[in-house]
Amino acid sequence: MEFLKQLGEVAFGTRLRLLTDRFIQDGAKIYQKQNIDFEPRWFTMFYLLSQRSPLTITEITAELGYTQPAVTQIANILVKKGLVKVIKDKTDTRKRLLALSPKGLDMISELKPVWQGFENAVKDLFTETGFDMMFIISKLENALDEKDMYHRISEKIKQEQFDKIEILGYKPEYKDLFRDLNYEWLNKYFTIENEDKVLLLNPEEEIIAKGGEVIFASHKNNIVGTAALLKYRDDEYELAKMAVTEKVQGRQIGKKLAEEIIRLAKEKNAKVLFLETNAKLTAAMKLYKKLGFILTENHNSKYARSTIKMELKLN
Amino acid sequence: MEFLKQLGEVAFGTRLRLLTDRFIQDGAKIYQKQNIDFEPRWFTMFYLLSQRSPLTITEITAELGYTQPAVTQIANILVKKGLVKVIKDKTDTRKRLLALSPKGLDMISELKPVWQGFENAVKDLFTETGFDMMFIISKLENALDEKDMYHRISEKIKQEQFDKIEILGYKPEYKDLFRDLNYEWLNKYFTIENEDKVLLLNPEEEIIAKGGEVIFASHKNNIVGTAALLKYRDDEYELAKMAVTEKVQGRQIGKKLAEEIIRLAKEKNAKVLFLETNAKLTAAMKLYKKLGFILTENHNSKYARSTIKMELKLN
DNA sequence: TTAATATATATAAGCACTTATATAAATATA
DNA sequence: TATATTTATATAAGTGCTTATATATATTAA
Repeated sequence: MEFLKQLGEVAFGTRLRLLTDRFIQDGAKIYQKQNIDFEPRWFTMFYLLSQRSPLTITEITAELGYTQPAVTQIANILVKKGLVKVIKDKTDTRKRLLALSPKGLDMISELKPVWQGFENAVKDLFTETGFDMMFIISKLENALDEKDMYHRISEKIKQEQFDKIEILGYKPEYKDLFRDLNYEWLNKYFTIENEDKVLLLNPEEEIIAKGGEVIFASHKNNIVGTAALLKYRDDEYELAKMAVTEKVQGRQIGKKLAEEIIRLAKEKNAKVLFLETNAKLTAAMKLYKKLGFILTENHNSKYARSTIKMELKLN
Repeated sequence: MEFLKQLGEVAFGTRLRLLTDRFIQDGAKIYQKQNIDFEPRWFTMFYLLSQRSPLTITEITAELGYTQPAVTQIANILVKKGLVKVIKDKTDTRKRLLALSPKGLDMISELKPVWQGFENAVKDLFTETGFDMMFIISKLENALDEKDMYHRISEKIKQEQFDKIEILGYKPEYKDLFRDLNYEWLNKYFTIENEDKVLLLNPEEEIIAKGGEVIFASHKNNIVGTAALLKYRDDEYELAKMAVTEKVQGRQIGKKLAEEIIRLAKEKNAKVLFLETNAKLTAAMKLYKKLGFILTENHNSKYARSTIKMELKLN
């Protein structure tokens, strides 16, 4: 067990399981020792029926946190043991109404001391350790009700991946990647126009020399995305040629690239950053809106594919 | 789930189980979503081997808290999946030395982000709820290591039963019970002597009228035990005729009876309370010692069965 | 050096759940 | 009023452990 303790939070689930086992298995031993033909897993259902009855399988399922087949199984065992009786519902013949049988009712007085003993032992354990575990477990349940582990972990992984993306400045050896990454999406959704070729084949002359920038996103030492900042006028720049290779899409790489382009535009004292896109690129549109770009009046574009123009005011 | 919450401490085990399930099942979904062929239950073993290897099945079992067959099963799966390789130990051919295979080593980099995400999510959850759950679970584990639930519950039940035993004074309608309860153990271990009959058939004349007492223990409205205080001299009394019916033995009823006899003796200003018994009645001997009775020099007794005399000084 | 005992692992069967699916009856809809 | 949908329960199969036991090898004791 030393190893599990060293592991810390990653092994929390495992340790929780081991703790649960210790609680439940010891419960079984107690009934055996007291010579009572009863098992821990029957408890919640049996107790529920002692408090409120008759109840249908479905009603019991709603209370106990088990699945319906589990409730059916336990109910069948209790019926077989003669502790629970079944009454057919008259108005709805599908329903089985369950209630404690006379034998079951008799058993309560035998069981009560065990339950009381268990309760007292658990209370003592909590006093001994100095924690109000009932409160703590409720808190954990509520937190998981609000957001389950799946979503918590997913978010964390996304965050990690986002943090791991590095933004790099232009280097001559990336020149071909700038072209290839853009050709990938242009070929997929549209066609490559002449205006594209001018920029994509000559980024050094056509973009950087004219006061713009070309940046890249690196993930695990691979260049997986790119974007360009084009100078249009002294205080007006364009975000263009943004591309993320398909297999790493959905990891916020586009966001990171766009944020860097905005930062660079501000650095150059741009007042306006605009972009052109097509309405069918919904994921891109969503990102631009999130970053604060708003639609502007229609425009004349160099590109056939361009249907939408958006801009972001910088100050 | 409302019902489970109302139940409080008795349902702690059940709620712990449900909580564990939520942790483990969400873990499985994450691997699936990330397209990694891995399961939560492989984690501890896989991680252990990534830290320390090669290890035998037995060594792994010692670290993980699983049983040996569980470790064998998981190991077999990992071998089948090609993540773990087996090396035969040369000096002991029974041993299977396990280590990560090249494929397993490769997988680590894929798995690490998931583990990191899990760890961060769990840490966040604990921060959010405001409890240092790693510390709390350690405390609970330690408490259960010291004394497990079985012993905790047993003790509580014993205590409850002890508390529920009522001591009653003599009533004429109990006269036959006084005789029968004593005949039960006399017949079992010895034989009934004449001296016994004198007292057991005439408690009112032979015990109470002479300044002694006869008391009874009642459990669930049944008389299950008895004991007598016999006046021997003005300041010397005898504890005798103590009997507890067999099927409720082991519930401290004898102790409760003896304590009451001691109290009565003190009330009568006795200086010494003695008793006679037989060395083969080990349970009784143990009780007397616990109550403070000490062995005295040998003696002449009215009873053939008496081999031992003990006394308790009162003040 | 042989027999008894201990150790390492495997196998079998069981348990307490789960998910997926089937079946039958009740209810809603066209 | 027939048909589709929903609801209540049952059944089947799978999972991830457990306990009990078997088997093979190693170690210890006679």
